[in-house]
Amino acid sequence: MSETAESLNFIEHIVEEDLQGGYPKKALRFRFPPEPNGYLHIGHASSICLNFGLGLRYNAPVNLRFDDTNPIKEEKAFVDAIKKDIEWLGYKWDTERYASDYFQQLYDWAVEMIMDGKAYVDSQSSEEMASQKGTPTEAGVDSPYRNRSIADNLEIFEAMKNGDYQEGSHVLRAKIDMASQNMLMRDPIMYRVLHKAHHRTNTDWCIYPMYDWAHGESDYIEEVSHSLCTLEFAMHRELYNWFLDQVVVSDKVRPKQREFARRNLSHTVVSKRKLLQLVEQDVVNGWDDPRMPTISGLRRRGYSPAAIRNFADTIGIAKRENLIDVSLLEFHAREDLNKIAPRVMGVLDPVKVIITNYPEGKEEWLETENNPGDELAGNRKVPFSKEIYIERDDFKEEANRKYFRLKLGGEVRLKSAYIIKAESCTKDIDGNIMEIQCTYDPKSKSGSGTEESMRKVKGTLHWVSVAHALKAEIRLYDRLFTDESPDTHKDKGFMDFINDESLQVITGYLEPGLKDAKVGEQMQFQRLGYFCVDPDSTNDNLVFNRTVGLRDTWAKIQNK
RNA sequence: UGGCCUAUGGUGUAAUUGGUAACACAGCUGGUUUUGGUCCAGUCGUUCUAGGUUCGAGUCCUAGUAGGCCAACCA
Repeated sequence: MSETAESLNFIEHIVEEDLQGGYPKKALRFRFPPEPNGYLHIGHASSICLNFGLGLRYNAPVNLRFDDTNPIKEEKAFVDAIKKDIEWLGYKWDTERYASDYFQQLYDWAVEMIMDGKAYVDSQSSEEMASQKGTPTEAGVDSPYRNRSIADNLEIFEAMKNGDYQEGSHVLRAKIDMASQNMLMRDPIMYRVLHKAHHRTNTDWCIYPMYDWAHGESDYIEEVSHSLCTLEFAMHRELYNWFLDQVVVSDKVRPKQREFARRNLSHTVVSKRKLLQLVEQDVVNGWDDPRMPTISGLRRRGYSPAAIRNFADTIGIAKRENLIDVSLLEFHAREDLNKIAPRVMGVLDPVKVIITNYPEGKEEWLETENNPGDELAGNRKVPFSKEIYIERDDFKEEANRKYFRLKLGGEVRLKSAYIIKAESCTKDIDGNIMEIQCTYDPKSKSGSGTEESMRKVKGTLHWVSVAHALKAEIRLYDRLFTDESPDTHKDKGFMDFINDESLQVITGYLEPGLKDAKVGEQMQFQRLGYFCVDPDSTNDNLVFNRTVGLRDTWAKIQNK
């Protein structure tokens, strides 16, 4: 059937092998299991695309399950933000689940385990338990409570649940093997006492299950066939399977955990804990700051869902260490925006041009295309007059042939307008150019069909009529960190590499049609880059974010 | 020093499971262009090391080397 030799990642190979081994396709089910204690970031996007992509490929359901077993850090607000991000990325979950939905079932199973002699209440301090844990090369020793009677265990565990004990006084532990090579198998904690309201169960519970106990059993309850997580959980697999062994019945799907490498993005950090630190220490203005590698940050920055999905697809899924250059993400932003973003003109670093032979007070509305690569995008009109702004970079008094922008005595085309020639310029006492005097060729009007309008001129500049220009706040972003891998240094922390110049706010002069641009609207400022309207934007103060600059070959030439 | 995982161009990921090492990005050279954008064409460069099995090894075997992970009442 699949004639196209499409390449599969190793997770897809595992699923294919299971299918070939007789695993019923109908039984396939996946899940995306975020903890609602922060915002989703670009690393999660990879996991989302993997799990939901698998769902799409095999026409299998994908659950959204909030792993909400720790009320200390989790909040409803994060649940809402996570749902919004997944929907925005374009995915639909089958059912919305919460690990907290299973607290009763988990509790009942735990009671059964106690009765089977597979779990016990330990009443030591965490320090004591840690000291008994041993090291990777030395076995641990048994807790003095390890052989507490079943009756006592049952009684104390129930009292723990009922809130009769203080936090830290008791825990429920699985009775496995204190000498295991795998530290996680040395009688792991299943429950701790926590007198804290939960965002869903409120104060119903005074004990909360630990990740290892809750996660696999939740997969089992939901009949998830393939439970995919990141590499740091590889050692947890043995425990995952052990816990499943305690509860599985033969006729139900037994989930299978497999691990893949988290994706690292250059010049940023991809860790909720570290991103939280940036937010709390006001390095950025919140989780959705356009410099953040969060889904919400990228959205506000102007990235499209397709760009992020294509990026995730391109970087793939594997098991080795990786550091993906952020320029690849930027490539995908440009690739998608190039197709969908209408072109407009805006000058961000203006210098005034006076067209000396253009009639005083005259104004023309010139026709220009919205997207040269898309005929369906249509045209619009932009006003032209005697005084215009061009980019300061686009003029030099003298320059060599490689510089095909405006220079004294030279000609350029003003995009969709006329060919002009620089005659002279005036400067302030410091030598800064204040104004450029040009003449224009009245017969060279773009689209007029005249011989003069067809003339080949090497350079074409964007411009804005001074009288009609719309002032706007422009936010230019740069990488948040100066180091490509800020959190992998032995001697320094990631906070030592913060880029102080990651945000630059300037005033730009835009074509007047942009007055009605809506929040979130994306566009290309011709010759400059892709921009979008920030949520901070108001009628009185338009605010634009630069998503990403255009590829800049000229900058490369200059650097040589 | 115990266990687990990984090693393919500058980066990321593939390789019909033992049969021509490919794709994308980046780089470089041209062409087109009223965006130094887009688009088009061409080009550069790779299987950690050493042995072994085989007609044939990125893939299998042996021994190394390097990197990551593992001892929270976090997930």
